[in-house]
Amino acid sequence: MDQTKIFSEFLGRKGLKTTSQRKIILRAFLSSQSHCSTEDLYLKLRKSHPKIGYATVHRTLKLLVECGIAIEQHFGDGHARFEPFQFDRHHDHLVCKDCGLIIEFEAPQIEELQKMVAATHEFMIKNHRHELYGLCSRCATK
Amino acid sequence: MDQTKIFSEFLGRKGLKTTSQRKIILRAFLSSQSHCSTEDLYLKLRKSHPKIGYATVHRTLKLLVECGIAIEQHFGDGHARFEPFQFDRHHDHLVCKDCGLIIEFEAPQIEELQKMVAATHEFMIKNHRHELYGLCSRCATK
DNA sequence: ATAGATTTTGATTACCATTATCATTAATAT
DNA sequence: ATATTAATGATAATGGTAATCAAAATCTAT
Ligand SMILES: [Mn+2]
Ligand SMILES: [Mn+2]
Ligand SMILES: [Zn+2]
Ligand SMILES: [Zn+2]
Repeated sequence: MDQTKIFSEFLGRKGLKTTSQRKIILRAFLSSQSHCSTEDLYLKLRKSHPKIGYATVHRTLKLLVECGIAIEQHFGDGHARFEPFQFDRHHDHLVCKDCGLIIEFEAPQIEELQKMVAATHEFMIKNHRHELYGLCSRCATK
Repeated sequence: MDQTKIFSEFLGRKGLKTTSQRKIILRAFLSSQSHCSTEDLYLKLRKSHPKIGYATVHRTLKLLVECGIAIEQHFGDGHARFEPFQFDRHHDHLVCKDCGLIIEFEAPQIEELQKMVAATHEFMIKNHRHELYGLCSRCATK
């Protein structure tokens, strides 16, 4: 099932309305590069849909998170960032403190060890954050 | 070398002054329970030293981070939290979303795998965050 | 010890991302 | 088509953090 349908069904279930803005924002989010902030998306949309307000972009991104289409990330710069959620994959991030480059990595062994840590503490994990901050290869050598 | 000395030498090196407030705040920080927010420490200090202002507590905690006595953590509730830095140990955190309990864990194997991930991407790690969010055993069973 | 230079303090304000407000507009059900 | 309910977008409120600034404290050089 595609995300447009997931979103409209989610809205229907909650008694919310499928508006043109919501459809436009979803489309823009999915076609934007990942890890975009609310402002990134707002500015991008502004070119083609200058009537859409910042608040609507913000609220719609929150809805996308709520229905599982997007996930929210925080990389320490004070701006929430959003990326499409992939239910069949999971990745964490390397964040360059110099140029802001974000590299994604998958480390199944770490995920397994995480589960063991939680089990040791009888802790039920709902989600996690694992971010490595430092310098990307380009910034480290210049 | 004890932390009082580390702090005063740091202040001296930077041309900053060793004030009574800074000494008091350092002592209170070290004797407070870990993961305290600026407000936690401010309210605690208020009882014994009601003249010390919030801004001074905030600025001093930043200085403690700068000189390596404290590290700053963010567990998603919008309040920066501080804990003593232990140069010979490192731990990450389990955070209960229900009661706020913070459990510390050490996982050397994860740390090693982290280094391998970074090496794969020619990335130079400066620091990292690894937090598992969910329910502690008490909250999971009630 | 004293005076002058520099920094700190503490009250207050500014900042800024996020969230709430509310009158107007739009979507849905009948 | 109309009534009902929610959404929109401009704007204001919120709240943790950080900046401002006059008064006070510290430090240095005598
Ligand atoms: Mn990502
Ligand atoms: Mn800790
Ligand atoms: Zn870089
Ligand atoms: Zn709990």
